[in-house]
Amino acid sequence: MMQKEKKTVTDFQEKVYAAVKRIPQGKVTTYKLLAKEVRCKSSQAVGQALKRNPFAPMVPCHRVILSDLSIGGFAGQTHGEEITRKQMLLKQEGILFDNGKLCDIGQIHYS
DNA sequence: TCTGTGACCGCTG
DNA sequence: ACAGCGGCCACAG
Repeated sequence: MMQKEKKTVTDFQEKVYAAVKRIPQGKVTTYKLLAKEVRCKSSQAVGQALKRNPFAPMVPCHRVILSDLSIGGFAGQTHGEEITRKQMLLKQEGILFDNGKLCDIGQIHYS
């Protein structure tokens, strides 16, 4: 029998985190693509999962960007120094941004 | 149970 | 190129 445990994280979130962890280093993905991985029609729900990301250092949420190839958000902010931090993290992964847009389109991890 | 909100997406003007 | 609007799903209070 399945005892109901009080899970702070829902199955949906686990699915999202699993997909993010699947992203190879030096590559990026978009919320929409990620949503596709979890069979979700809304990428916004995916964004919420990352925002609430309880596995901050465990999940490379900085590898997730907008479908518009823009940097997106980070640390719960859509703009600010934290965003610059995200850009720097990506730079260390070998991913460069140009004027807030992804420079190397070929670095996107397609499903 | 209902409502508001969000690290979004796409179209239209 | 930019701004506005609606739609979409999941979560918190």
